Formats: sequence, C-alpha cells, structure tokens
Amino acid sequence: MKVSTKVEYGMLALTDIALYSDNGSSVSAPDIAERQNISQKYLEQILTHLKQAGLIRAQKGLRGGYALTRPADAIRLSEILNALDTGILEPMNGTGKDGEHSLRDAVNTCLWAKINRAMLEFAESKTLSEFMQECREQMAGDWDLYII
Amino acid sequence: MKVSTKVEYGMLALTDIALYSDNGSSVSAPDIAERQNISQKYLEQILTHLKQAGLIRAQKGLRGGYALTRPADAIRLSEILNALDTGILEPMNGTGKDGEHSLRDAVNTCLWAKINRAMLEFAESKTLSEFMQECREQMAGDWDLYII
DNA sequence: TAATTACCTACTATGTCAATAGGCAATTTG
DNA sequence: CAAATTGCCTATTGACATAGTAGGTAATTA
Repeated sequence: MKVSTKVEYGMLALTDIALYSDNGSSVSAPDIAERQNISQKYLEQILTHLKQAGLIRAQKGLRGGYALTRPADAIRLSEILNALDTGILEPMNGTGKDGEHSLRDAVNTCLWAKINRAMLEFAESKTLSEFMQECREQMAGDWDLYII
Repeated sequence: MKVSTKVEYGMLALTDIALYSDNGSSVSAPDIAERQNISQKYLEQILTHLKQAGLIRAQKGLRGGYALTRPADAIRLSEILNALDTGILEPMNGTGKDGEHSLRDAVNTCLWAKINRAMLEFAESKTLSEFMQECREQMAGDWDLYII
C-alpha cells in the first residue's frame, strides 16, 4: 500500500508552514515548493484542499501566502489525513450493496473497521506540534541542518 | 486510500478455507471462486502468493486444493497482510536516498513509522480465528445465512 | 502600474490494478 | 492406462487513478 504524494506533500506543506511562519505571517507556495523541492503548481492544488478543509487560510497578492488557521498544537493529525481524503481504508467496492449478506461484506466490514480504528486512535491522539517535536527528537542533531 | 482487491480476496479466501475445510481437507480454487463470486483465475494468482508465504499448502490433481498450514488460531492477521504486500504504508519515493537530510524524509519516516506501528500492533494481536469469531458476533444471526 | 500571489480548469502521460487467457504439470479416480 | 481435475506459470490487456503540466484569471500590494 503506497501513500499518495498528495498526502505526503500535504503533510510536508503544513509542517513547512508551521516552521517558517513568523507570528502568523504567510508562507507562499513558491517558497514551499522551492524549499521542499516539489512542483509548485501541483502543490497549489493540494493547498487549496487544505484551505477548503479549514486548516489554512490564504492571502492573495504580493507578500501573500498561506498560514495556519489554528496554532499547531490545536491541529490533530487525524484532521490532516481526513482533509487529504486518507482518513480511512476501505475496499474497492463499497461494502454491502443491496443488503446482501455475503461473507465478503462481513469480512470487509469487520476487518477494515478495526484497522481504521487503530489508525485513527493514533492520529487523533497527536497534534501537529507534538508530531513535529517527536520528529525533532528522533532526528537529533540533523534537525538543525535544514531548519534555517 | 483504497484497499486492493488482492488483499480483500486474500483475506476472504483464507476465511473461506478456514470455514469450509473439514479436518484439514483441501478447498479448491474453483469452489472458493464460485462461493465468493470472484474470478477464479485471479484468485489462483493470489493463492499462489499465500502459498509462497507459507500460510497455505497446495495439493494438485482431482480432489486437490488448498489448506491452512497451521490452525486458524495460530495465524496472525499481520502475517496475512504482510504476505499480501500490505503490511506497511510507505510514501512513493522510498525515504532517505543518498542520506540527504531533507525535511521531507524526516516527516515521512516519523509519520508513517508511527502509523504503521499502530496498525501492526493491532494486526499482530489478532489471530485469524479470533477475527472470525468477532466477525460472527458482530453479524449475529446473519452469519448463519451464508454458512452452509 | 507592475509584480506577485492565489485560484480555477482542462489536459496528459505514466503506471498500477484487476483481470483475462492459454497452456503445462501434477495428481487422482475410474 | 486414460481422462478429468486441479494447481501453476506467463503474457497480455483495458480501465482507471495518480501526478503532474499548462495556461489563464482575479486579487492584492509595493
């Protein structure tokens, strides 16, 4: 199971914004794209999703960009994953059409419901700032190499 | 994030085998395919994977088929997911090439490692038979509808 | 006014997934 | 032995989502 770049870039962008925003100032898409070495145009599309989900607000024009709507310690990872359409795992053919009681439906419902719950319980328990802090601790000295 | 039919069918096939095997007798691919209404040829490919992973053994010829190599209460869900190449989530570009210390790598490593751990802890804690039992309890009366 | 930025829409190439198909090898049963 | 059944191996294909590209418009600021 591969994680889409959409989710990867979305997480990365939020982290970048949290790191490089000064006092709620905006961080522009071109800046993020250059720092993280990802396609600017594609990033814009992803940021639009995050905006519509209410996680960031946008400011057009010169000196514009994006900023978090809430402080990083008030954003849960589960919100981010949900915003990027990745909150839950589900089988291809949505379970239980026509209410037919197939073994297939039973297995699907039971299994993925439980696995999703395990994932969500973790993602709901962690805030963006907590996650960044843990990241920082794990990377130890290397962290300073890419934080200006 | 969608779960592939490969995983879905694989789980389903193992459950089917566990249910319809009598005293370690074999269950044939054609039978499974018909009961669960999935493509026989495609199912064969998946069963081959499960065989190579050591979860089932195969018997060729008339009256042949597949059987669990261990009782269902000695098979953990994590083994099944791993056998179907779905044990872990990982970003598209495998993290950390060239040992460059990018923020991207840091976020990827830290995030997916934790989420995978949450999933695996669950999957390792459950055996196939426990899962089937919980499924049964949840479905209550409906269970008997498709168990001959 | 000019530059910068977000935003919107359409298009496209690539790759993976989910099969389909055909044939071969092994085994059992009559 | 013969025939049917079953697993196994490999190649091919159609559909679809992903990951990006591209171009233009609207808002904002210096």
